[in-house]
Amino acid sequence: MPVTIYDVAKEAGVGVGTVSRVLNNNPRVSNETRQRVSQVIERLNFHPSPIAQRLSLRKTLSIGVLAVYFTRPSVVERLRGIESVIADSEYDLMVYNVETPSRRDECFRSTASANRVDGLIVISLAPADEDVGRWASAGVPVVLVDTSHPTLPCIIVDDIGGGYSATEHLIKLGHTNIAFIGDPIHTAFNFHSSRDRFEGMCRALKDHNIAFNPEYHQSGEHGREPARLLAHRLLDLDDPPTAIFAASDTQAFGVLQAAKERGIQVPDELSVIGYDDVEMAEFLNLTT
Amino acid sequence: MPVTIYDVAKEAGVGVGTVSRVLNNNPRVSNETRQRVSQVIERLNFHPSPIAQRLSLRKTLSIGVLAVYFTRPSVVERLRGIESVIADSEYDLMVYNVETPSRRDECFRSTASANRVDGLIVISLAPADEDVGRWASAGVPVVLVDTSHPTLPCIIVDDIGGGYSATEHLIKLGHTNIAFIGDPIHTAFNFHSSRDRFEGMCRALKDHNIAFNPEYHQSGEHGREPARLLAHRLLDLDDPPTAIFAASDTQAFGVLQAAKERGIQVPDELSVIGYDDVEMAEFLNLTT
DNA sequence: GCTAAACTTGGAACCGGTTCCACAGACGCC
DNA sequence: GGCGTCTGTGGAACCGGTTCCAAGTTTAGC
Repeated sequence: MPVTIYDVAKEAGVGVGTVSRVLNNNPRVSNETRQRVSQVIERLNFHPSPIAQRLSLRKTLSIGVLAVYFTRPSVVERLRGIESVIADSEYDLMVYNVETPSRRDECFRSTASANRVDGLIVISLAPADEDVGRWASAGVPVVLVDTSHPTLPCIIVDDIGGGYSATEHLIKLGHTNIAFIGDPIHTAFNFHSSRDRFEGMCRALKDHNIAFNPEYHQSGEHGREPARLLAHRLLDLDDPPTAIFAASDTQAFGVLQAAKERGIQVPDELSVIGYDDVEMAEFLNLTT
Repeated sequence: MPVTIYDVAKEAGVGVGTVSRVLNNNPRVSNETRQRVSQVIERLNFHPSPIAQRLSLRKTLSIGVLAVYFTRPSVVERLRGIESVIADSEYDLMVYNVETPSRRDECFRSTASANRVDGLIVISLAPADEDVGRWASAGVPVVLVDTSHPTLPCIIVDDIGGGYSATEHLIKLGHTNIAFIGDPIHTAFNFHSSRDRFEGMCRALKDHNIAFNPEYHQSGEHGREPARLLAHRLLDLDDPPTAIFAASDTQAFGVLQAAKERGIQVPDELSVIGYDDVEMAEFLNLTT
């Protein structure tokens, strides 16, 4: 049987309130009593039950993180940041990975009941007004990362600006035939980063009076292999692009692979630029 | 104020026991009552407090995962496997990342108190007898992955066999000057995978009557960059190896980088073999 | 020496569920 | 009609902490 606060109280000859005060460093305990109780705690190897504390304090002492595809490099890095902060606190980290819309809905719903998590971080998933309303009425504070909502605090990446910079870089290199490879316009989770990066690209082209050839816009499922096939499609065109902007490094790797398969030298014969700066990008000398 | 089971009981004109039985699909409730209670639950949007349930059931309904360097590709994949199983259950997943020995000790200790987690999965970290004893006396079931202990169930990789196979592959290609790049013998967490893979290599060499040149054993901090430097050191030898076995794909990438920097063609002039089969290995045509 | 204030302490109530026990009423059987 | 059994239900006790209130003790002030 595990040791409870009552066992400690009886053993030390004090009340449970006193033991609790010792545990919480409440100053309203005499030094003598504190010491005696501390010794008993030590001797019995007593550890207060986190669950009982949580019920009593009406806090869960845990933070939930809701991530999509948490194996993707960019998400892993974010998890690492979150974990490192939580590790230094008294909170626990609960991770929910989402790979399907139904799982997302389930997670959105289950985190919106009181006493589930004290706070929630949502990565890359766009919540609906309905979800936000549920969190609000359950009193769960939510922070969005990489996605936004008018009533919630959020940390977002300036994808339009990034797409603009990437494109401008290619333009400065002298390119005018610039193609784009990104995610599908409509993804299961309404990701908009790819779309926004493309939007930034269009603005840069427009600002430099470069017409965009609609054939140069290719989109497909996220991943290296789909991007490889799309790159081949681009390079098969009568008037192939001289530069390709990929909406993610993973996709840029697919482009590099296609170029290699065709014996096209990068960057001499084809410029490739990615997005995200994942760890492998440096290794592959990928501009990103 | 959140809705409790008492609110539901009062509103439905029944006792709390009955509401609890409805919630848990206990058959000892008449259909009529069940329906009435269900309607009230629906109308008040009642969700039972997980914390109160946990205290009452004396279960935490959560599984802890203790991982080292959880950003490493091999660990990420394991987390994904664990998460996918837990997602289909009523359990929550709590993640603890370890990057320092003190954090490890803290995690070992804190998970060993009752009512913290119902079960624990430890990845790559070797627990001491003392830790195992604490878990046992707290009644916490533990499963080890990629590490072992005589009294605990564990899932381990046959690193010696893998090292043997890798080396045999190189031998069959005709190599006799085979070098090894791995982690330091003594790491902060006593990782033995690198050491065991080397052990497998030695056995393979011995079985094929190939003498091992001690200069061909290089070890350093885990990572691409340290491995790159070690590879240069090997290639600077008077009698450089014709094949290099890296204890991980990450380190193999460093070898590939060094070869590229020297204009050495892989695999024509130098054979490189990695370990782990991380996603990028296929992309880089790395044998692994 | 008396009173008020400050300091300690014990313990009941509470957090919100689950479960066991007691009991009422329906039912079956002879 | 009497008795045993079964079904459905209410509610107290319990899980293991925290906190508030009351009360006892000490200290300070005059």
